[in-house]
Amino acid sequence: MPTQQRSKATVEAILAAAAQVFRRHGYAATTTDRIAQRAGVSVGSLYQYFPNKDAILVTLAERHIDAGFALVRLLLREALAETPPLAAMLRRFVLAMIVLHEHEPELHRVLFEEAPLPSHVRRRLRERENELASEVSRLLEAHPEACVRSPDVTAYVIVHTVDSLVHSFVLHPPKDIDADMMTNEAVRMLLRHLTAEGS
Amino acid sequence: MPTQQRSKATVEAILAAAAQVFRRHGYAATTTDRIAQRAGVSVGSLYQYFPNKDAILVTLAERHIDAGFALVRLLLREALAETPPLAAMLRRFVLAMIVLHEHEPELHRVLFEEAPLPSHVRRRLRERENELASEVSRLLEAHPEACVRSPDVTAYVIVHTVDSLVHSFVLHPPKDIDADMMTNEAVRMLLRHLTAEGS
DNA sequence: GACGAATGCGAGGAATGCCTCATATTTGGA
DNA sequence: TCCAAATATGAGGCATTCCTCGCATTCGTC
Repeated sequence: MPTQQRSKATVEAILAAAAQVFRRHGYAATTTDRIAQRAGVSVGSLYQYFPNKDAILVTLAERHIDAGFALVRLLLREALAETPPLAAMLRRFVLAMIVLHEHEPELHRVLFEEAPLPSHVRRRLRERENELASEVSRLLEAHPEACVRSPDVTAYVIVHTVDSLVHSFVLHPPKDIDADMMTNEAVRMLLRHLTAEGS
Repeated sequence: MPTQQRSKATVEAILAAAAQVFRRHGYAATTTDRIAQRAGVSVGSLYQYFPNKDAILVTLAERHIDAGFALVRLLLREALAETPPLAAMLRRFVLAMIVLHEHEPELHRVLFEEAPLPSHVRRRLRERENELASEVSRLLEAHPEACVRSPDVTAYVIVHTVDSLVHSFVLHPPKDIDADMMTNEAVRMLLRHLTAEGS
């Protein structure tokens, strides 16, 4: 619907403002009027481009999801081409996930922990995770060091372990444990699991 | 405030109804009127015992948290007394977490993924997790088979790995992977990590 | 510069849901 | 039995927020 340059700018302004307001005030306290005000446009304009408040949330979430997974997938593709040592690969994967979560963590928290994302968005998120798991699975089958019985299950466990570990760690950082320690520990654990004899 | 038997029953009825309504309709679509109706009491009675809608949510969440962690802690105490083989212990731990999450999963999802739990409740949840991690840490130090460099970090990783893995698995079960496969995989991974030489 | 299409405006209608309060009923003890 | 305290009731006030709609402004084009 937005064809002129001006209207695209409006849409972007609305999304940027929405990101700020959601981040600062949480889901419930975010009103369309506030978003419009912060964006420097009127509510009318907002409703020209988004049918309702949740549509803005959904757009933000989908962008976040897609950008994030695109990044990680890119990284995996590189890994598949280069075939670096398994340890290095795992470390890169964990670090990528950390970068992903450290980008706008508070917005991330509101989007994925607090807001009532409609089920199709949650489904999309899970689909992306599963795609990622598939790629990891292929990577495991191809890698000479890796030695796994059922790559699918192993890949699922790896992806979800890293994802949720990093998620917890970045969004609710425990004192006494820094990112390096956590990364090392996780990498060591995964490495041992992937290279153990007899599986 | 509730002193007579009758009022205690009212409070319980409200909580039970709230659990049902939150589970069925999600956080946003849950109204105090609906809760009262379902509980078979009037809104006025509801507001006699809870200052607002979120207070009901908080009570439910705290009960859920406390009951859950009490169960797992009990299990850990047993383990500490008996000192069973590490593999058996890990398996029991994972299974306990699954049981925990399989009890009212949809309510669990609404409470912890969708509802805007006030920060003190989230903090309490993290505190409980950390307490759990401490106990696991002590358990690791005491267990003859376990061989870990920094029990605190390892315990943190174990607790969060299992918790979030099970959380994802139970709340969003992937097809192609059943609970047994997941459990086995997780237990194997943790076991290798804990018993590997040189750490 | 003039005209139609695209975009922007913002006061206010409409709906919703939280919560109060004046009143009614029940309970337990004296 | 009777009374004061405890408990229960539910219509409706109040505040909030979502969203519409009629009109103003700007843009691109001829």
